[in-house]
Amino acid sequence: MKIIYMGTPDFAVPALRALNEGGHEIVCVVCQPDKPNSRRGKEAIPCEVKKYATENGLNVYQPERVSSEESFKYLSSLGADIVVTCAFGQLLRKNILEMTPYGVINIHASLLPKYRGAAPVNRVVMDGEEKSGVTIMHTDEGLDTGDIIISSEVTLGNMTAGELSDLLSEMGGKLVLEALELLKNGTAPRIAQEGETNYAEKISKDELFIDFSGDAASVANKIRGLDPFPTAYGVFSDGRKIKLYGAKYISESHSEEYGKILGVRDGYMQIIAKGGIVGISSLKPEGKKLMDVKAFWAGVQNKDSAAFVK
RNA sequence: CGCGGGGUGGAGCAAUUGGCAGCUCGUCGGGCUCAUAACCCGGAGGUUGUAGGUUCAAGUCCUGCCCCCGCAA
Repeated sequence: MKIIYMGTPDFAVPALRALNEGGHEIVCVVCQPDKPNSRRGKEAIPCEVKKYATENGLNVYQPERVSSEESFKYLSSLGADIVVTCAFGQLLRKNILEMTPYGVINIHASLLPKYRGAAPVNRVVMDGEEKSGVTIMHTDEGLDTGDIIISSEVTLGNMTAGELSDLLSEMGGKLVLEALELLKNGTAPRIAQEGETNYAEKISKDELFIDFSGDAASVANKIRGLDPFPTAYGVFSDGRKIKLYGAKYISESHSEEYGKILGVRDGYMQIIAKGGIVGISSLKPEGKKLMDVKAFWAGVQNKDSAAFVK
């Protein structure tokens, strides 16, 4: 099929690759405009989808607003059969939704109707869900409310949001090919969303701080759900903010104060929390690079009083 | 020209008013024989990011450059 692909971050790359290598014609790749310079002296960095598209000689288009008159005019002139979106970052209006014969389908990183919205991957892990998945669906004017074509499930285990994201994006690539096949044959199911729904809201900054007086298992889930982005952080005894990665819950009783760091064992830094211990595998102090906890611990001067505080 | 932190043996950190570059870990050699977030002894390993400047003396003070990271967008 002739496809217009809309997506921006790394999550959207595997699906684009799958389509490109899967015998489809990508007539245009639409992604968000390059972000302005991140830091002083640094140039704007193109998004991952743009990088892939450029490397593979695909036509890239980066409108401020896809649904604008101008964008619509251009995109509708391409004669595409269908629009495929994946983590694109802009809402589509009716003009785009009805632009092509097959309409718009979306790759969503959850088992709809649960976890609609912006941050399904993070939220699923933060909530300690046992399973999640990918859904291929028709896009309508609601927020992730369109009819479902197919979906695929995965069990989470102890995955971080980043690991789950990688897995789901690969699954999404395979699944979208299947969905297109079904659509082409006219045998695609069209299942209305029903059952329990909830929204995976965008993560706010206030949520990133970790308070170790909270429940240990929940704290570990939260850290993993924010890893590697936007990243949970704790405040160390000397006042430095420290980003935390790779958490796991360790069921072990203790009598020390919440936040107290016991040391490093089996590659995990052991931090006391309510009802157990939170293990951290790596971290990044302010102004420093990512390091494993063993390295960090080696540099801590006063190990006896090392702790995370409020 | 948005704001800020940082480059010191392989890793992570120290070093007071400029004055013999030290600590934890790792590593190597030896000991102990199961203390298991493992014990003891000994050793190797540094032109302190880079180019200049000030000084009797610079990791430390001044200037240029390179690289890394955080915040804000």
